[in-house]
Amino acid sequence: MCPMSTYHHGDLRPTLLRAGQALLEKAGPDTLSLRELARRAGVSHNAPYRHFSDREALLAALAADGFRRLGEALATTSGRETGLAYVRFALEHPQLFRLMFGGRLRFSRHPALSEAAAQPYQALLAAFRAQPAIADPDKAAAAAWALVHGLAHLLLDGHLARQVSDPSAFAAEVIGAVRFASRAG
Amino acid sequence: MCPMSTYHHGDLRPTLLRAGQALLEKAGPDTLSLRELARRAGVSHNAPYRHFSDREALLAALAADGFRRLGEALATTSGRETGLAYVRFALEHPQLFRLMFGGRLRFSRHPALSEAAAQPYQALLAAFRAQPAIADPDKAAAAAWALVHGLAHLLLDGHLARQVSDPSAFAAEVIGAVRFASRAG
DNA sequence: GGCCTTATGTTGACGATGGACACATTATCG
DNA sequence: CGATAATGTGTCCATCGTCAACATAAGGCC
Repeated sequence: MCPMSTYHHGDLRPTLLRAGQALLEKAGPDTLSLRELARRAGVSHNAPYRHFSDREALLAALAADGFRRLGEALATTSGRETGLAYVRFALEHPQLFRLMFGGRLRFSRHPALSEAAAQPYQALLAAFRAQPAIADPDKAAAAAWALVHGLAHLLLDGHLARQVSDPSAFAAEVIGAVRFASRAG
Repeated sequence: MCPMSTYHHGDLRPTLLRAGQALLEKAGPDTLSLRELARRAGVSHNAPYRHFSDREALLAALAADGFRRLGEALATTSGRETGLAYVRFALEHPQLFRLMFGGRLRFSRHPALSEAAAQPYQALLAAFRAQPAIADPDKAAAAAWALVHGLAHLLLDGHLARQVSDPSAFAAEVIGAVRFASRAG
């Protein structure tokens, strides 16, 4: 006889992550609820706990995937374009960016997340160290990251909104307004 | 007869804000609960609603006060010191900073908050416009803000932690590594 | 094929929270 | 002194995260 073919979903973990990704951008990281996710996956409200020990674990998995995608988005770029791509990523996935960088997750509890988060910066560091003209590549890399990271946050939160009609173009100009201390002084 | 002298607290709103300020730094903006606040103020769990329409309204008031205090902290500084003071403020009040800039509040719903938030940037803009050597002061001001803002976020979230023992000193170096495009080119 | 172990879902419960509503108490001001 | 508004209280509800006990399915071993 036809077994209760839906008792075991069979593909729940990826389904939850996909649904989470979708719901995240609609609801934001704070109002994203495990139960709503379970509902959307057509499964009982406790099923997700078989795959994620915690609500935070689910969010951490979503964030880790976000860092992976961010890494991909940056990988095809170089120079100032990388900075622009960073800001664009944030503008295109605002809630995901907030999840990744909004201070909600305790990275120390999620090693996989920490590793995923560290990767993009390592690439950035390598790129700056390859430029012999820059005086202190490590500091410059940190400054570059901070610049685009802050820009992303400020644009997302609307703090620069008054003067900005095209955020992407604005970001390009702001990034262009910055120099890094060179060896020559 | 001795009246139930505590029926009307008499000073509830400021008390709630003070308690909120204290609890915020302990619990973070997400786990701060209205009920816990009411408990600490020795009042029923519904009393706060007479003074704040919403949980978000209470948070907005706390954030607005944060912006005011940030403005004060920056007012006594100038030049690169302002940037350093910005980062220091974030490091000293991490949860408050996250509340102010973590994307949890919908500024459009809280005009007083929006106004308070805009003030520090106006001061920064004015300072940059007063420097005739800088090519595009508005872009430079945005870049300066983005730089210290991103730096604050990254330091708070531990993304730069591997290389940083003294965050404040590190911030000073990073800020020092940046130049702004000048009129001369 | 039949059985046992383990992975996966389900049901039901608990405590906490934000919030709505009706009601009680106190201040204020005519 | 008495009406009216401001401020607190009590009760109630929906939602949520999480725990514990139970049900079902899948896969390996005989």
